[in-house]
Amino acid sequence: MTAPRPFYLTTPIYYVNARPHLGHAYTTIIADAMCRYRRLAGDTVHFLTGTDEHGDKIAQAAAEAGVSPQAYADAISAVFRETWRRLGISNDDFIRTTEPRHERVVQEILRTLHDRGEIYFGAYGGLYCFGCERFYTEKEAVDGTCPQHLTPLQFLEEENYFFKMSKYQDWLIRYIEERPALIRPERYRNEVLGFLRDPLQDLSISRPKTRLTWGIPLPFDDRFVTYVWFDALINYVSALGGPGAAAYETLWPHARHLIGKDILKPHGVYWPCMLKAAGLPVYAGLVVHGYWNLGGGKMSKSIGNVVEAFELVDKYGHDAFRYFLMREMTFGLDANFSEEALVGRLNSDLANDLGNLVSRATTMIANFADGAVPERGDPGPESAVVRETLARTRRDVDEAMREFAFQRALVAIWEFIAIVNGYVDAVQPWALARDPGRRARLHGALYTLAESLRCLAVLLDAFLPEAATKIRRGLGLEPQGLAALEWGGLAPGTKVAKAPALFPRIEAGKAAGSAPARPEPAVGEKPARPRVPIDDFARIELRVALVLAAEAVAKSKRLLKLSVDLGEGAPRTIVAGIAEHYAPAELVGKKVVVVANLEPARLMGVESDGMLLAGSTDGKLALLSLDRDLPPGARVK
RNA sequence: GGCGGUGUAGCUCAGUGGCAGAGCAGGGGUCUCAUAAGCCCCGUGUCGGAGGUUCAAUUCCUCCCACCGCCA
Repeated sequence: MTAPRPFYLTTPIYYVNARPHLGHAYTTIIADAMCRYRRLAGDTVHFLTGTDEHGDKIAQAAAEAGVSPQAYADAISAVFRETWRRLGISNDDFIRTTEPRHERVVQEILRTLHDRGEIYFGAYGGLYCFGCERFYTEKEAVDGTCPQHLTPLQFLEEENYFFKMSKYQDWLIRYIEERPALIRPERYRNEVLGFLRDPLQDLSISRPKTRLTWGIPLPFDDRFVTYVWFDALINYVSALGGPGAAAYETLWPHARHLIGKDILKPHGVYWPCMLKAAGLPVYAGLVVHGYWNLGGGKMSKSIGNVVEAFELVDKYGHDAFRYFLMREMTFGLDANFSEEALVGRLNSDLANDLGNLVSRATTMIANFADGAVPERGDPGPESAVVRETLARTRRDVDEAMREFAFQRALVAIWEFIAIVNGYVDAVQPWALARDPGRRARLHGALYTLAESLRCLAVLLDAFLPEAATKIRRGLGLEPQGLAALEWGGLAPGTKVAKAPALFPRIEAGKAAGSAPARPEPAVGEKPARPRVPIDDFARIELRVALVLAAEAVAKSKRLLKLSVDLGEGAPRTIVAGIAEHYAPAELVGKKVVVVANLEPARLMGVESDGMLLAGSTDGKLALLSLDRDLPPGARVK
């Protein structure tokens, strides 16, 4: 047992000029998974995200919307906060750059740098575009016009404050070279070192208020406001209360920043220089991820499909979305996002492998062990590989998570799932159940399955929190940490609830937002009655039901209210329009066929949970029944 | 233009100086506990192209092509 280690993880603060999209969601979700994992490991975790709210673009957008910049920032920031709440993100703090606690620390650090002589006042001249509100170099300018607006650029000379970043170039190169793990994955470390092969320029850190008012005033010259990075980057420190604060002292030495590769330079170059100049320690780690490509094109805020991609969260569920993002991207590299790929992962990994395992395991415990975890019994020689794989998976997941390799962690967990599925087939509990002489073997098999589910719930908790919770609840357990991944922790006798489908399969045709085009019948051709794929039929759950009681529904000529047994423990109420054909008394004791997964409906004030199947032709009606006996609940297909 | 990355089975991608891999899709078989799910079996692909180093290169080097990124 090691003492709890502090773990401080940040996402970038998101600029409030756009609503949350896939890129924001990805960074935040993997940060969440990492923080949940570290908490399960017993670390003291602090997870920070927030919003970046100053700058021209915000002021402009607010003006267009006819509101104050603060009101505008309040609104969009609230959308981010609400989005993360909805996604179940477990952040401990949410910082906004317009908060006094942030502005105070920014000004403190600026004053420190100014006092130390790290900041000077200088003039900068160049070609300026008023549309972009930025300077262009001569090479960027196309015949003296702005490449964006195609309007003439004007020569503008402006006085500003500059941070003496150039003097830290050699120090930073050495600092990074001496710390191979500081910036990861390695490709991004190399890229930063690449930036540093060219001479580093000093950094402009202010804008005159004549041009930009929506920012934090410089503490030593209130004609200016702080510009971009000096405002934004400091959030990582200001959220801890700044140098000297208790949270800062304990957490800052363990800070890790998770970012997308688009903001590598500010985080890999500016920020360490700023910290060094201010006399503060550099962060412990910079962890960089790649982009999601959508439909071949690069994802960007200006393309609508990033929003659409994000909306699949609601369509397929939080866990499926999280799983896809973490499983599909090799950390650090770019990856492709498509609904088709998401559905593929959902069906094959989540529904077939995981969901089905939970389903078959809980069903067998319900059917063969009266719904309780049996004695440990004799798990058989086949169980050795299950226990061995669990130990290996635990190690592999831990190793992968140290490197933010979410994909590898999930692959390892799914290896365990596959082994447990294989165990079921190897020991065949249904066969053991038929042989009273092999009860110890049956109990051992079912115990092994229940215990595997318990361990899966622990392993999955950081990645698929909702599914893990469902599995855990099915076993009546409280959350457990990684330390609980020791075989045999589940107590015999624990009640096991038969779990509803964790991840229902998404059937073809239903998946895409655009339904597959149905061939139009040729002119003159009689339109054929559409054929139904077998998958569609499989979605309809038909079951044998035993009618326990029947009575007429008051004030209705046609309706009967039936109480039927579907083998579910509690009887169901089904209302059927058969009163003109059957007397209540003749139905009781009959076995009929019902649609068991129909959406409930209210008929004449009575809630009906299912539908009776009957055939009819003008005036005649006949209920479907069985020509041999089957127990209530038996599936009909 | 400079720097860097990528190019491996139908698809998505791992990987290594020594007979080329996984998942998915596809084909076949099998079980029936389960979400038409599980399990088993089936992969000769010029490892982008051309040269070179080496006993041996998909893996190292050079050049070229394609795509992508960063910088300018």
